[in-house]
Amino acid sequence: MPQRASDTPQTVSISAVAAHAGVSVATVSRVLNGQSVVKPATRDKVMASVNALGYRINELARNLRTAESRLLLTLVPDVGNPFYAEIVRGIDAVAREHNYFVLLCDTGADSGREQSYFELLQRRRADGAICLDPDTVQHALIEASPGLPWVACCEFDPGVAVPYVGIDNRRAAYDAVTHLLMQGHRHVALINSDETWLYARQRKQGWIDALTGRGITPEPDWCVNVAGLDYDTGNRAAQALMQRAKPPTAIFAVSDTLAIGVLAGLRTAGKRVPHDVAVVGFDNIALAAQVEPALTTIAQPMRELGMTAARLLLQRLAQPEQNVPGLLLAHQLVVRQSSQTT
Amino acid sequence: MPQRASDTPQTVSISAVAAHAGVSVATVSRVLNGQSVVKPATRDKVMASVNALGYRINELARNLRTAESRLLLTLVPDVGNPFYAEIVRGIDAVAREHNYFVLLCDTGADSGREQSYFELLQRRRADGAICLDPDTVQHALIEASPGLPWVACCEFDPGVAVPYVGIDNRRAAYDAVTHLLMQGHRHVALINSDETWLYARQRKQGWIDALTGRGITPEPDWCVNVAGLDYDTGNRAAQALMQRAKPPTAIFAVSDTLAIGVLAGLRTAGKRVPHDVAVVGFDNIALAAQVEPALTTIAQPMRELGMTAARLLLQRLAQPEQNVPGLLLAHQLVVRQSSQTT
DNA sequence: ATGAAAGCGCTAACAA
DNA sequence: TTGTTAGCGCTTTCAT
Repeated sequence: MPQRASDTPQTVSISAVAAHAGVSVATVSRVLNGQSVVKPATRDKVMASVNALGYRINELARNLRTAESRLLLTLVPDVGNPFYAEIVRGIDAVAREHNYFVLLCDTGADSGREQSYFELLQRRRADGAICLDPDTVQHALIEASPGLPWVACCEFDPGVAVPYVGIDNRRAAYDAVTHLLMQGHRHVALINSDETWLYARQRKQGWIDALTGRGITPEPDWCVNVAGLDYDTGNRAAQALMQRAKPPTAIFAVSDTLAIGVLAGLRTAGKRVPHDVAVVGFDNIALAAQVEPALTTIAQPMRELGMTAARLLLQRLAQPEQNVPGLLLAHQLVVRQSSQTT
Repeated sequence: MPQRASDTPQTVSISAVAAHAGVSVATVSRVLNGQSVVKPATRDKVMASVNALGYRINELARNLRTAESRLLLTLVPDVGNPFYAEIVRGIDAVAREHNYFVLLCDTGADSGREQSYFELLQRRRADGAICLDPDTVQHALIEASPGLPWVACCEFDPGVAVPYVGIDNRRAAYDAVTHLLMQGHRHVALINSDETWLYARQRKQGWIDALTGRGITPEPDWCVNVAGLDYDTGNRAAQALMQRAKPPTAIFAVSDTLAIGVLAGLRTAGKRVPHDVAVVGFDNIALAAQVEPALTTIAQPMRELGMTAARLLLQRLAQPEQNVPGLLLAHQLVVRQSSQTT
């Protein structure tokens, strides 16, 4: 005969409350779930027993019965990056509003880890997922397990049948580089991330379009691809760039964290910003306004991106059949000192 | 008669696998849980059926049966702060190693929210919790619901029977301020957070001890208390400090994020660091080495703090009766340009 | 307005 | 080595 699986001091169950209140478990359940059919007097009696016994609902049992975990999986390449951190907060805000909790998973943009976290969906530990990983990884997900309830945020392939929210990356990069060109720069370097990311390919295209649109042909070595987005990576990339025979007079980095590292790297290389080299970043994290010189950047509506992604997912969970559209939010160029030659 | 609670396309259950393989559910369960009693041939047969049917275990059911959620609650005042972000990563690493997931909750250091998240423990949605919130909040927790399985990280009251890990804050602050005094400073201001935090009170004590130890009596207005830890708060506090009749020649801020804001604020006030004002922070977040000038700070072993907290919690879950000790990890002064007068 | 009872899908004691 | 079976604690249908 089975016994208690846990050796926790005995926990009060719904039937204990029912016995104490002299009603059935069904009635207790109704009170607990706020069903209006219960007679006020009965409700009071039940609540009195709940308090007397210190009863707490066991959500493990409820979850099994209702077949939902009320957990939303969020797959993030790097939670330490302030950009992603802010998006996660947006997701969290909406999730909480709807009585969901967020299970945050740091994938390191690794396809294997991503895949293993996705298992959580199939094992019913999470009801749905929001994926911020490279579109290449997303493709693998769809191949391996189609039909799972998830949405894409920031990174997505419009050609794939997964709801998404993001910005127009090509256009945003175009705006950033054009701003630099209007300051008189002709040699604008691009510090880009790994091009397994769709956003990297799109921003590169924007950079190319802006340059060629002004009659400048970008040399292949004007573009540097780096492996991560941390400060130090940007720092080293900038120093390497400055040691070339023909160093650029302006640098566009595809992330503020990189750009802030670039500022440090230029300092080490003895370059003054913006006098010797202008710098533009991407994202507009809180720190961008605090560094010296303050960083010109493309503002992404991070919180909104997260909130929208969460809403799309909840919508998908509520109406699995209904087609959910892709959404693009507006970006904005924020000009600060790091790019002002005048 | 009850029906399926969810309208999900029918999901394959363990009994379907059992039927398909021609064995009992118990045998399937044994295979799934890697029990060695099963005959290899049987195991293969079962696995073949698992694959054929695309079966995935339903962890909702397992959780109910085994009476555990395998979720660890982590209560953080501000996930956006890089200091906490790094600790959370440490927690996450250990949790994953032991097949737990982390449920991250941003409390904003608010007692009410903290309390409501704590409910998750009583409702069995989480097996244990790690709390990084003010010791004042922790006290409230103990009053309201004693006996719950949790541990304290960074912030704790040694007098309370909850396992904890942290550093010697008084000593660390003492070291930081002493370093400043050895550079010849006599008027060292303290930018402190709200003193509902034990660490704030302890660091203040370290600041006082260092000053008085060198024959300096700190004036009350040398200490400024601020409400948050974000960059902008530090920025404004520094500017306010500089507008006084007798501005300090050195500033000790109890967090790197504040200190980085201070650097920006001093710049705005036309002060050069470290020439006019020296600055020391606390935590040694990644950014501290990248700002201009690079920030002198107290390094906390953030990742270790998180990992240790997680281990303490797991230990407590494994052996609820056993007394778990409080632990202090070592800090370290990291001297960079922001405090080097020479 | 309330109760009786059937499971949700799994684990584990016990029997064979 | 394997099968039978009793629950884990809850929600919900159906009957009253």
